[in-house]
Amino acid sequence: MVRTALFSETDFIDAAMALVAEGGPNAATMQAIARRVGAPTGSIYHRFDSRAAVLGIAWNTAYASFVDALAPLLRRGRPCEAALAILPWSRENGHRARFLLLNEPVALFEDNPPPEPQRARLEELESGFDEAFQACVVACGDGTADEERVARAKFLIFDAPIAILRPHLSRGAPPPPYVERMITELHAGMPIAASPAHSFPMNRADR
Amino acid sequence: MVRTALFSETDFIDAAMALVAEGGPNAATMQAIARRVGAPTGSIYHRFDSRAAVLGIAWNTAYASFVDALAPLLRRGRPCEAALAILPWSRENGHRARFLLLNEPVALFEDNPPPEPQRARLEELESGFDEAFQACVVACGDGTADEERVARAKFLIFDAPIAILRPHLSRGAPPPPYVERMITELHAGMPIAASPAHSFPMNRADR
DNA sequence: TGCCAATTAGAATGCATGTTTTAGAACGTA
DNA sequence: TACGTTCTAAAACATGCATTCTAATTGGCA
Repeated sequence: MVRTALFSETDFIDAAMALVAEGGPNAATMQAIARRVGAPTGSIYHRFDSRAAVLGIAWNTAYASFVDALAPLLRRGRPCEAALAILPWSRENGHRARFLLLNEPVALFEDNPPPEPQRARLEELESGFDEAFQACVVACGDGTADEERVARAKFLIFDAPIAILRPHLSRGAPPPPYVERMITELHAGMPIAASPAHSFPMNRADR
Repeated sequence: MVRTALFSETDFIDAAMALVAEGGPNAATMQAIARRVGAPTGSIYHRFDSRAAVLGIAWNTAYASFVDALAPLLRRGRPCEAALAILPWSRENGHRARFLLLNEPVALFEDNPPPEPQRARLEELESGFDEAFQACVVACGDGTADEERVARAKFLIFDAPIAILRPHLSRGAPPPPYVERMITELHAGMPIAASPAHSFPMNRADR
């Protein structure tokens, strides 16, 4: 190496994440990323093969951080704690959280799927996380993990907390305290293993 | 009128909805819409001002149908029934449902906001629906509609059912029966008006 | 000191796509 | 039957963006 680099790889990754977090996937044009860093667009291509690679690496970075925060709790069979752990994680990971939780990978990558190394890395992360998740489902039930059980767990641990969090993430505002209350109450009222009472035909009316 | 039209306005609207439902927002290019209908792209511009107008009208159409299905139940103060009504509605409105429920308007319209007439129409629909929603929140509580109450109701009536439905909408498969069970149980276990037990500091542990 | 690979710098290229234009066909009416 | 308006048809245009190219700069090392 003979010339000292003015910009680092993570400069570009962070800029891409911030742009997507603030303005959606197609706000992160190569020119916008470069402009945010203060570099020419050509410099991005010295470090990354393509835009898809930049976004892929950004996604894997954010996802790995998310997995680190939740997987240990899942492995210990603590669904409610895992769901609640999303709150401090997103508080401590501003742009990362908005990038990861506000965007669906399918919308981000459908037009330009990330190249092989990133694909493989993501699959690795996902299978590791799924292992932890399955362990949690089994631990919380009678040992089985049928389709309904898995769907309930996914909802309780990921989809519901994220849905509750979404309006505040969108506004870029810190989540108010009642968010924690909602998640706690949700898990208390609707366990992963359906309570026997609800296995019978509906005998209760909300009217 | 002197020449009979080969294609109708709704042909193009439906094609746009189907394309977005199947492949996300940027699958609905003007050429793709035209190709699906079997018309030249120019014909679209005879009926609509722009791509934004096409998507705007499509959105308003789907949203109006959704409002028709849910608003009456909300006005009568039936949150659980309203949440459950999303299921038959989405079953009966294949492309419409996937178009409306699988896409966030912000992602669909951020780059090209729909022109004035569609904007105004949407605002009209939204304010009417919000009125019904607020009535429901008030009816289900002690007469107040504070921020937390509203957030809980939004989650219970819209976000949670849609999150539960999402995987099946994405696959294009009919939702299995346990989806109905999950929504019913969710509303039973976590009412809009927080149960007094949960107003106290957490006294229960999930561990 | 002078060389050279790594890096910056920014213009050039090519492609996808929304929109416009121009030409021609259809059909009710006079 | 000829006209005028509405529509089809397809090519042309404009723009934004990812990617590539060419040149200039830097600073450790022979």
